[in-house]
Amino acid sequence: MLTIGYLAKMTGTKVQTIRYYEQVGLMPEPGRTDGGQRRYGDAELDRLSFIRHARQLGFSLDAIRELLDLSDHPARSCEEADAIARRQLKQVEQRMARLDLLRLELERMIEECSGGRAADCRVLEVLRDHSECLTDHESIGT
Amino acid sequence: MLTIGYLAKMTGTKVQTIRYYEQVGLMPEPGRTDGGQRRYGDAELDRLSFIRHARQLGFSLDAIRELLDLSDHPARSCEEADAIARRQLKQVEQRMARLDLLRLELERMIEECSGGRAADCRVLEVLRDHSECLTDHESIGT
DNA sequence: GCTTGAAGCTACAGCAGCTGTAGGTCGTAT
DNA sequence: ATACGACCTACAGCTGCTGTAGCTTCAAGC
Repeated sequence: MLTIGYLAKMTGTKVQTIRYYEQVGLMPEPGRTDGGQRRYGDAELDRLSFIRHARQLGFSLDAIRELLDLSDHPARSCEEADAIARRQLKQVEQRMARLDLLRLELERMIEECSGGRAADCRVLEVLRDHSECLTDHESIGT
Repeated sequence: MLTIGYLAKMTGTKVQTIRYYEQVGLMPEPGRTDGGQRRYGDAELDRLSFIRHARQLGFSLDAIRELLDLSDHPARSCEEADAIARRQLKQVEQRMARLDLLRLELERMIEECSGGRAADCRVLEVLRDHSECLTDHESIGT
């Protein structure tokens, strides 16, 4: 029987985060000792590892919920998992494309910085004058 | 005299967001009509454009506060603005490097997907088995 | 059996950076 | 005078945790 602290240590998760996952339904309600402390089995450790790995790959908790659901029903088609992963990949690619634009503009800004007074600073000037910029009106996706 | 709605439209910002910026001290408290509605001048429109552009470049509100402060004091050195921009650039580069790792792993996962039953799904399997993965234990920086 | 200290418990507030809602008021065109 | 869109305040909610306060439980050592 594993304590919450052991699961935390094994997966690099904070204890509170595990309780949070339970609260939002990603982790099951585990058994308890007479004193009310959570005790887990190996299945829960695996499940938590799965969740953490997926989080590291940038999957949202909702996406992970779907993936866990698929994982719990091995007879079902793999297509859905594939679709979720492809969606995630597309998002990653979009973020990278946006970041690349930002990188270019930041580099341009910095390169042109005269190092003089703020009045002549290209960094500030570029920010002030939107017209010479590459980016559109969308907010940056994190 | 410009209404809050006009500023919103001109800068692609939600009205509530402008009020939020005022609340957190990025935008000044503007004058009001007798009825209590906000009225702005051109300076505020410029300031808001500056903020939005910086947000699009991924600057945090705190960084923008610093940049605005520099912009308000044109006689000061440009070095600080340059440092802030360089910091931002470094963050962007780090995010891109991480995203690139994620992209590779996602591509690998998807490529190996058999298209069969979930039981054989590589996507799920890779998530289950952390040992074959490229990423470390840090959480993905957004 | 008793003590101690680490680890666990609940409940709740807070982070960034907004966004949405409810329930009301203002401004202006007709 | 009225209608209606734009505005107002106040507050809750989003994602995904993280931190705190104040308490209880567990396990090891004596």
